[in-house]
Amino acid sequence: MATTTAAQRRAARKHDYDAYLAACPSRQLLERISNKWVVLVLTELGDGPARYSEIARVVAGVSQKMLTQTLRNLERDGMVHRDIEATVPVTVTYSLTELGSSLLKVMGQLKLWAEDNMPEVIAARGRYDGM
Amino acid sequence: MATTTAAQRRAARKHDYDAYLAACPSRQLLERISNKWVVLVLTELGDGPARYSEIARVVAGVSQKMLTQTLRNLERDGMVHRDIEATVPVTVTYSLTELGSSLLKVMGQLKLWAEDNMPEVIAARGRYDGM
DNA sequence: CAGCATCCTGGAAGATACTG
DNA sequence: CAGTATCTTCCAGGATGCTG
Repeated sequence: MATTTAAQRRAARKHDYDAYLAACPSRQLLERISNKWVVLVLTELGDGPARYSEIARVVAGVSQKMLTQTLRNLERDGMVHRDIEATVPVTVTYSLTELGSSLLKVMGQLKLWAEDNMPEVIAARGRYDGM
Repeated sequence: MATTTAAQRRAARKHDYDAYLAACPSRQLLERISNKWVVLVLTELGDGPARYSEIARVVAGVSQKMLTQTLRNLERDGMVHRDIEATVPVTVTYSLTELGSSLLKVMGQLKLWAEDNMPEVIAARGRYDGM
């Protein structure tokens, strides 16, 4: 039997979306989620619901603007739930939705991968730069 | 027994790196790899070795500059191997290294996740915007 | 506390032209 | 073919100040 090409395999997929295509919505979604703040915020929320200030503390170096923007986008895209308690001052708690949890399964691995493979990457850089 | 906090769990990990910290090298690595071009190039190379122009064709919309830059960074970080054949004109073939393959296991899922969950995200946006 | 509004800058990224 | 070099634009993202 003939070897299938990558293009054929893609065409055979059940998806209607293909992130290889610049105009495909999934390409924009990929752009959205392949972002360090998304990885870090999602990972933090994976440890359980957290308040705005807690997230800001754990995800060191994030500005309010970026944190709010990331949170809003994640909420809009259905990955994060925002719960507002009408205390004084207000208490806002963020948590993962089902969709967010499924994304975290992938994203969380990305953070772990970076941490686990740092030594190998450093070694590779040494080799590359020393040539 | 007491509930462990997220901070305690992190401290108990065997890693020397923690991407939550802004200054940690793994944070920079995370920034590097959480990038749409990295996802797309790595995924394409997952289908087997490919030449520069093949990658450029499959990954629609990437400029030479971005493609070269992405490829160089991936090579330097030990995820991609660059093979130059001294034909005229030269033939350059890129392929995944072991490290690159292990990263692809995570990254590839990211592209698939975006394609698979696009309908859900669109629905969530409709809900959010209609409020 | 959990934001929003505004201003501003560095660097990511596109366009274009050239080459071994 | 597989880049490099240069110019330019654009906006992500930081800083700052204010508020329900």
